Amino acid sequence: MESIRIVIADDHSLIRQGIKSIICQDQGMEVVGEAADGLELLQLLQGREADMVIMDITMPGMNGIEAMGRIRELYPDMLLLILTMHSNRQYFYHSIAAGAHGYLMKEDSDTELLNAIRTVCEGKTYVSPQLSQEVTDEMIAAFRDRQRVPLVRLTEREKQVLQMVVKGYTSKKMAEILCLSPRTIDHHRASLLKKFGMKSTVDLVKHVLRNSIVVPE
Amino acid sequence: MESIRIVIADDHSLIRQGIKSIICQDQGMEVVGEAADGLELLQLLQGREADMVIMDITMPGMNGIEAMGRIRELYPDMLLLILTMHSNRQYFYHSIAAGAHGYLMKEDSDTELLNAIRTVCEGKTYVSPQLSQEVTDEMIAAFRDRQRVPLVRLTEREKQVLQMVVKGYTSKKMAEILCLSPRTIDHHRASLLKKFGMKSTVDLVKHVLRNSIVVPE
DNA sequence: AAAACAATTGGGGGAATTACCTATTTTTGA
DNA sequence: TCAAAAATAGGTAATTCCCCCAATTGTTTT
Repeated sequence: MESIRIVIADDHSLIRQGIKSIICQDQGMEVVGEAADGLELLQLLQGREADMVIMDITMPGMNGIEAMGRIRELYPDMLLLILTMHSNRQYFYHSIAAGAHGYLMKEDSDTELLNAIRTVCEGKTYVSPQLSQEVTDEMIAAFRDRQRVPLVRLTEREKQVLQMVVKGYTSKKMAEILCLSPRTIDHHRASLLKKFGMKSTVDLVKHVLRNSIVVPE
Repeated sequence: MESIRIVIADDHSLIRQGIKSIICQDQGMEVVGEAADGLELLQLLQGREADMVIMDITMPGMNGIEAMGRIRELYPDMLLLILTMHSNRQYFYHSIAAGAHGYLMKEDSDTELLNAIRTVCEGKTYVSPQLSQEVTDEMIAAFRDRQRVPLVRLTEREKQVLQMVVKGYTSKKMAEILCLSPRTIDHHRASLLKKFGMKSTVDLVKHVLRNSIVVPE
């Protein structure tokens, strides 16, 4: 059982020291390098063999998100753990999209850091409980918002047409399917726009999809 | 400062006893009634004054989700805390949709119960950390699935135009904003349709939204 | 029974989008 | 440095979308 070789990237040397001292307490892991920004980190990785990078998002020069992208290309097996003070969910989403395996907050406890490292090493994803809570809260808020959308009463034809509009059909195609004049379809489409208070088909489709008024497929 | 009056609904008397004993340890809250199913709970609420209901989802007769719906109608200010052994996310989503203010797991610690009660009383939403983690993991999985969508490389202009197409702008409006000829906008729109293999704007918008290629708003 | 209303069916016209061309200038990558 | 790609823009035709309006049918209200 070899120990986990970790590289730390953070523009504050104090933070790097802190992380190092916590990691050193555990026999199963060691710090094999330090960098102050993304570019330095990439240079460091060329020389050293490492299993995991613990990095901040906001760094001068090349930021963490960009550096992660490069690392994913050059070393696909590298484990990436974000350790940041940003509870901003956008940062989190971007990190996940960029391929992060874990997202930890600097406010989290020391044991959480060791937890996160071990979890990520097992191939699982680690998310700071704090942020996890926020993501859930955001989901709940979106869920409740949906319940509040004013109810619009649609006729049978309008429902049929709306379904097909969302599928991307043209009025002509719908007219063929329903054996009607394209003009009739146009009328129903106009009604739909008016009833939902939308000014274009794009807005209509976005609205009904976001509010689950029609189910895609 | 009056104490929080709580009614417990669970079909297992043992669970009810457990909840009661935990709540009794806190001076700020008291149990003012117990019920073994949804119907019993509704009858109970007619007589007693209460601030909060702590209830399970699966109960004989009327289940928790249904009971919650009725309670929301009859007593809109009643606080609803779900305490269940189900980590199933569907139960969670249904509970939130039915108007639950908190969702706690029976596996959570005693102090979590007291935490949850206090959090809900403050008007906030409480979600069991365990479940919160699951919801986040599910979101990450969905996020990563989306990343698997074949990568389409867009130019800067195309990104700008796509952003505005999703906003529902017409080519003319986009041309004004970007100080370009509408023809140029049309060209970029055609490129976008071709690159993504879509045949209409509606399909394009659906595709990029579903796959988070652009972020709405 | 007459009036009012909603749903469905259409037409005409103008604006917007798409398709299929061409062409110049600038930027970028190998 | 040389070729490819991107950004710019024009032309034309076909299609599609969005707005005005009107006729028909059935239901509900007065």
